[in-house]
Amino acid sequence: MKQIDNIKLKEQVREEFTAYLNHHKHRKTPERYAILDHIYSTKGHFDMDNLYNSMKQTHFRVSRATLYNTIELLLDCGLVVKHQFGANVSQYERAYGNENHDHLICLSCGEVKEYKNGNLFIPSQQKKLQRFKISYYSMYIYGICSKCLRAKNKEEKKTKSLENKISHTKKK
Amino acid sequence: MKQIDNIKLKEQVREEFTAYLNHHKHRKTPERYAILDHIYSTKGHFDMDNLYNSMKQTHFRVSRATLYNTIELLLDCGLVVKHQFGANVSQYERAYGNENHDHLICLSCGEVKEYKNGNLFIPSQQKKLQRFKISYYSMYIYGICSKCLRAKNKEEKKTKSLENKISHTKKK
DNA sequence: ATGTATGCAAACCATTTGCAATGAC
DNA sequence: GTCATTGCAAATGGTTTGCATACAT
Repeated sequence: MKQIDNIKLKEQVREEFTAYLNHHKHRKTPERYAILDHIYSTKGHFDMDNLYNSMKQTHFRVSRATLYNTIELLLDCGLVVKHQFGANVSQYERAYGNENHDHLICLSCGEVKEYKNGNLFIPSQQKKLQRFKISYYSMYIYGICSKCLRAKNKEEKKTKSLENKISHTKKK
Repeated sequence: MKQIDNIKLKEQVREEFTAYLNHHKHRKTPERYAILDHIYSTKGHFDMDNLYNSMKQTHFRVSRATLYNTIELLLDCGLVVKHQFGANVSQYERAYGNENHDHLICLSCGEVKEYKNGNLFIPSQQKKLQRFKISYYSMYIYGICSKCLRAKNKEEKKTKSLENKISHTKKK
C-alpha cells in the first residue's frame, strides 16, 4: 500500500520535473532523474555527503559536481528544500508530498526533530504579504531537547550538592 | 530620545553579558565588550566581514579569530542570533530588545526583508512542546519579492508578444 | 553536428585550529 | 604567576569552478 503510494509519488514528481526541464530548455539526462528518484526513495533530511555515498552504492554513481548542479534545479522548481541549521553542512529535504512541519533544533546536541504543527500559517497573514509571492517557508525552533535537559539537570544537582558539602565543611 | 534609549539598551546588554561571563567563569576582556558594543550600535543584519571591517575603522580593531570566539559566546547567552539564509555567509543579528520578526527571503535576488508578524507563536503551541525548552525561533519565508515579480511579468509579456509575432509570421 | 551536462581535479573562501605572546585574574 | 584569550597564519572542508569528454537534442 505504502509502496504503491511511493511509486505514484515518484511518477508525479518525475512529471513535474520533466515539465520544469522542458520549460527551461534543460536536458533530460539520466543522472538528473536518477538523483530525483533517489531523493524520493527515502524520507527525512540528507546532506550532499549522504546523497553521494548512498548513490555510490546503487548502480548509478554520479559525481559531486552533478549532484550540486542537479540539486540547484530541484530547489529552483521546488521539489527539494534546503535547510541550514547551525552546522556547517547544508541539509536538504524533499518537498513534494511532504507535510509542512517545523524543525526543533537542539542547541546542545544539534539534533533536529520534525514537529508537525497545525496550520501555523494562517491565511489572514498571507493577505498582509500580497506583494511577496510565497514559495515555501521554514520554521526553526531552537532550544534544548528533553535528553539534554535531563542531562543538564543531573549536572546541576551534582554541582549543588557539591557546593553544599563545601560550605558545610567551611562552617566547621 | 532614541539616543538615550540606545545607551540604556547597551548598558542592560553589557550587564547581561557580564553576568553570563561571570557565571561561566570567562574573562571580561575589553575586546569582548567592544564587540558587543559595536553590534548593538547598529540595527539589522551583519556578517563577519561587515563586522570586521566596520570595527577596523573604529579605534578598536580585533582579529577575525576573536570575532568568531566572541560571537560564539554571544550566541550562547542569547544576545545575538545567527541566520543562514541561502547564501554562503552566516548572517547575525542582535537579539535583545529586538522585536520578533520573520524574514522574507527573495529566491530571485536574495534580498532579505524583515516582517513584523503579530503573535505568531501562540501559547497553546508551546504546551505541545513541553519536552523542548525553547530559546528562540526563526521563521524564514522564501518567495519572490515585488520587485522581481514585476521584472518577471515584464519578461513574460515580452516573450509572449514575441511568440505571437512568430506564429503570426508562420501562418503567413 | 551543436552545445549542454558530466566528471575530475583544482580553486575558493568562510570558518576553524595551532601556537606563541599577551594580559585578566 | 597562572592560564584563558588574543592575533596571526596555516589548515580545513563544503561548495564552486574550469576544462576536456560524453551525450541529449
